[in-house]
Amino acid sequence: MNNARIQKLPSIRRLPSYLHRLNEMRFEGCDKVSTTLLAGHMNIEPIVVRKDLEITGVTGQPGVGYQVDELIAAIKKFLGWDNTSEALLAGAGSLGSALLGYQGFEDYGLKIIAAFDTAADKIGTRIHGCEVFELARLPELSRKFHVCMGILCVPPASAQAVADLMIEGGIRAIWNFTSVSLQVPEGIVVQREVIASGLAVMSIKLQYELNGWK
Amino acid sequence: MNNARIQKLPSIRRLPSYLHRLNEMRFEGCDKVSTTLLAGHMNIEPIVVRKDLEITGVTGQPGVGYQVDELIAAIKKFLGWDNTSEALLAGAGSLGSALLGYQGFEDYGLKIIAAFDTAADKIGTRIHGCEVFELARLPELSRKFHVCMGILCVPPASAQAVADLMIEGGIRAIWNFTSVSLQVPEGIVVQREVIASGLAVMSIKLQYELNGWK
DNA sequence: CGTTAATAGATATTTTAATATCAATATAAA
DNA sequence: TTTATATTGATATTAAAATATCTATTAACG
Repeated sequence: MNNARIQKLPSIRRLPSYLHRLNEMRFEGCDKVSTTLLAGHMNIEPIVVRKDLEITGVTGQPGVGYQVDELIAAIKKFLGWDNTSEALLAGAGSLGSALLGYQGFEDYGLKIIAAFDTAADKIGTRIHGCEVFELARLPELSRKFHVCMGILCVPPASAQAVADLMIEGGIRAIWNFTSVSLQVPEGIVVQREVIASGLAVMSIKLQYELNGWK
Repeated sequence: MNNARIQKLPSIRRLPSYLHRLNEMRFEGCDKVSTTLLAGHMNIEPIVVRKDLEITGVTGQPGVGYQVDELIAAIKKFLGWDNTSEALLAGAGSLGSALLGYQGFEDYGLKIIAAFDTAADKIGTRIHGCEVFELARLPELSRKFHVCMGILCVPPASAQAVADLMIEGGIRAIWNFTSVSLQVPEGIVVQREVIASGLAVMSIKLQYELNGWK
C-alpha cells in the first residue's frame, strides 16, 4: 500500500492525555512537572513519558523537570493544535450530536463550524450551538470556508457517498466514526475510530482477571 | 502498577474489524475467505491479518482460506463475546445516550441492561429502550443482576465517585469514557477511551500530507 | 494430466517500541 | 559544606510487532 509509514504512533496517541493533565496542572498553578508525576497519573512508567515527550523536541532541566507552559506549547505545536482548525460534521444523529456537544475539542484546537444531515426536521436547527445544513450543501460550504477536516457520523449505508461529498468539498482528512472502511484517493487521510477495539482489549483483560491466562 | 503485561494488543484491537466484515460476508452468502481479501478491505497487509488470526487458534486450509463461520466463532470465543455479557451505563448525557443507541454492541455480545443518572427528569424514563435509574441505586442493582461491566460517561467531577459506586456494586471492568484517570484497587480492569488520541494521529497524518515530513 | 496461481503455516528477519543503565545536574536535607 | 535523592538526556538493551521467505496444499485452467 500505501501511506508513508508514520512512526511512534503509540507515543502520538498518548500525547493528548499528557496535554489534558498539563492543562489541569497549569490551572492548579503548577509551573514545573516531572515525567514521574505525569507517569503516576497515567499508570505508566516515567521512561515511557520521557521518550514520548522527546518526539515533540521539548527539553527539560536535569534534576528539575519540564516547564508546564513549555511542554503544553511543544505538544500543541507538534500536533498542529496551536492554531484552531475548522471541521465539518456530517450526520447529526445521536453520536454526531454528542460530538457537537463535546467541550474538549476546544483544547485540541478543533472547531466544528457546521453540521449536515438529510432529515428535514433537523435542517435549520442548531445542535449545541452548531447550525445544521442540508447534506447536499456540504461541498459548497466546505469550499467556501476552506475546511480541511470532516467528521463522519452517518449510517453505514451512506458513509461512502458522504465521504465522497467531503472530498468533493476539498476536505483532506476524514475522521470516520462509521463501521465502513472508506475508499479514498491518494492524499486523503482517513482516521477510523473503531469503538469496539477498546471493548476487545477490555474483554481480554477481564478474562485474565477472572480466569488467569488460559 | 501493574497490570500483568497483555501481549499482542495491536492484534486484539484489529479483531473487531475483521469480525464486523466477516459478519457482513456471511450475510452476503460467502462461506470462505482469505487473508488477502480481509486485508484489502482494511488497507493492511495480508501477513498482518494471518498473524492476527493466529492468536485466536483458528486454522485455515492452505490454498483455500478460512471458513467464514469458523473464523467468526473463533474470534468471538477468543474475545469472550460468544456469550452475551451484561453491562450498566452511568451518565445518560449526550455521549451516554449515543452509546445506549448504538446497535453494534449486540454483535459484540454486550447488552446494556440499565442506565443511571442523577437528573430527576431522566430517572424513570427510557432512552433507546433502556430504563434510567437513580444513580444511588447502582450498587444495589449491579449486585442483584451480577453485572461485571460498567460504562462510565459522567462528567469529570463525579467520575471517580461513580467508579467507586461501580466497584462497590461488584463491577470488575470499567469502560471509561471520561477524561479522568481513575484510581482503582488491584484486580479491577479499566479501559479508558481517549477520543483525542485518534484526532492526534489524524493531525500528524494530515501535516504529513500537507507539508511532508518536517 | 500438468501447469500456474493463490493460499495457509512455519520460521526467520527486520523494524519499532519499551525498558534499562549511567552520567551530569539540580534540589533539599543533614 | 556534604550527602542523599530526584531529575533529564544519552546510550544500550530487551521485548514485541511487523514483515519476509519458504514449503506444502489446493483450485482452476488449458
